[in-house]
This record gives sequence, structure tokens and C-alpha cells, in this order.
Amino acid sequence: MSETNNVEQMIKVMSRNGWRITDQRRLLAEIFAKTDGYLSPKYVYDQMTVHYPSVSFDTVYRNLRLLSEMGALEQFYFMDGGLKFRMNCSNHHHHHLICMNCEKTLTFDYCPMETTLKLPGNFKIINHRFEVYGVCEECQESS
Amino acid sequence: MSETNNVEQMIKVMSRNGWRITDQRRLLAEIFAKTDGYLSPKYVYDQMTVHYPSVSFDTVYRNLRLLSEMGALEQFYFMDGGLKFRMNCSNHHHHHLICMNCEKTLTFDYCPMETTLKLPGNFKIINHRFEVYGVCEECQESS
DNA sequence: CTTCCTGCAAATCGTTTGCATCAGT
DNA sequence: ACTGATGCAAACGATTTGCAGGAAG
Repeated sequence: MSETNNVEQMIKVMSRNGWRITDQRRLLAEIFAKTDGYLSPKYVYDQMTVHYPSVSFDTVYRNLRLLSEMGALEQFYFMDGGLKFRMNCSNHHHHHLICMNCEKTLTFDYCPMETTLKLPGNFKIINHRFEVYGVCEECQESS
Repeated sequence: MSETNNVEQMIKVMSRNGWRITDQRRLLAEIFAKTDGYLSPKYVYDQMTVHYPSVSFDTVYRNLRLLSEMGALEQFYFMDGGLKFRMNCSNHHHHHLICMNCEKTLTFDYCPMETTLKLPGNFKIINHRFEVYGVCEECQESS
């Protein structure tokens, strides 16, 4: 099944970059593999303590940062400025549709920069950000 | 001139909401009136200390927050998660083109949500965010 | 004169760092 | 055995809060 594949792929990325595969890192990979959507450091920490009560917050942070530096995770600041991480689907450009309640995240391919966009000034465009926020079907039902 | 108008308008908003007009708040209004673009709390604080060396950081924060709560300022988290404020042009929907060097900000009216946008899931759309980041003409020249 | 605003200091939150110990290779 | 990873505690930056004195209405 693909969850296991995702775990193995993340493990492989770490190995390839010369990292040691510790229990904490394997657990981290599993947590991200079984969730679609952005996770906060706190959520990841809470999940880890379930199976591994002695993990420390800084280990979570360290590994989250290292994993995003090597491209296995995507890093992202939410509308409220909070930092989140998710598995990287780096192979294609995309944007996100985010549930404001459960924070489940779906990707979609439409990109406003692909249209001929008339922008003011003579900026050299470098980057852009486009996200849609809403409430997903399940969260609408359960309210 | 319009800078003065903007100051008077912000002062009026504060008065109308039953706030006292202190020197610090007048100065705050002047700083925002003479700058287009997003300002960080630190920048605002530095500007205030120029004419008012004894202001404290928490007064700046308090007033920035109060001014955005009553709608005179717009609040915004940048790509790097940093908090910024700017005068509110609330009368029309718009998005921003932001210089990554000097952080000057231009507004533009194009909105990707106005097109017929095919999104996955059955989300109830509530909000969206679209920003373009680049380098403005002046900053391109001076590099 | 009353109430709100300010400035100080201290608290808080999220994140990072230094260091001694521990575990993967 | 060697080196990198962990956990602890402490540092850190950004923001918020409690409180006593000071200024706006």
C-alpha cells in the first residue's frame, strides 16, 4: 500500500543524504505518510509521544527542519502565521485548498500565474502564493 | 494633500470609536500615512523612536492590534511568517505585488477566484490568499 | 476628576542552541 | 569505536499581560 511506500521513500531520502535512521525519524516518516494535509510541529510532537513518550520538542523541530531542507517535506506558514509541514509533492507545481477546521489539504493544478496577468510596476516576478481556504465536506456535515 | 487626509481619517476613526488621541497614536497614523506597503512592528517602533524616544514596544503592538481590529489597518503574515501592517484600502477587493527586497507593496485588482475555478472536494469556500513576490524596478537597478 | 493609555518588567509562546550522553553505522 | 542524534535546559525573538503612575477627556 502507498502509505508504506511513502515511509520507505522518506527513509530512503534520509539514508541517501547520509542520515542515520533512528526510531524517532522512522516514526516521523510514518506520521506524515498517513496524513494528507499540513501538520503543525505541536501536532507531530503529540503524535510521536503516543508511541514514544520521551521524545523532546527540539528533536521534532530539528528533524522537521532537516527534512524540509532536503526536500522530503514542504514548509509553509498559514494565514495566521503558524508554521506547518507536509509531505512534498515536488514533482509538479500546484496550489492548495485547505480546510479551516480540520486542516486537511487538497492540491489542485490551476495556477493564476499561467494566465496572462497584467501587473502594476515593472517587477521581476520571483515567486507567488495562492491558497484557497474553506470547510471540507465532512466538517460541514459535522457542524 | 492626501497624506494629511489619511492621517486625519485614521484619527477620526479612533475618535469615533471612543479612543483618546495621544501623541503616540497620532505619530503612528503619520507613519502609516506616509508609507505605501507593509510595515513590521519593529520598523514602526524604530520610526516612532525617532520623534519619540521613550515609546515602548508594547504600546506599538497594542495600538497596531487595536487599529487592525477596528479596521483602520490591514494585518498580514508574510511568506516567512513575519507579521506586517498597512493602511486598509478596504473599499475594494484586491491582491498584492510585493518587493522581496524593500517590501514596497502595490495592489492590483485581478482575482483568480473570479474565474470559473474547478476545485477538488466539495469545500465551502470561505477565503483565499493570492500574492505575487518579486523585485521592484528600483531594487533591480540598485543591485 | 475619572478613565483610559502608557511604560516598565515580567510572562508567555514558538523555535533554536550548547552540551553531555546515547545509539546507529 | 567513531560520529552523528538525542534529551535536557537554557537562550532566544516576537508578542502579550499585570500593574502603578500619568495624561486625555
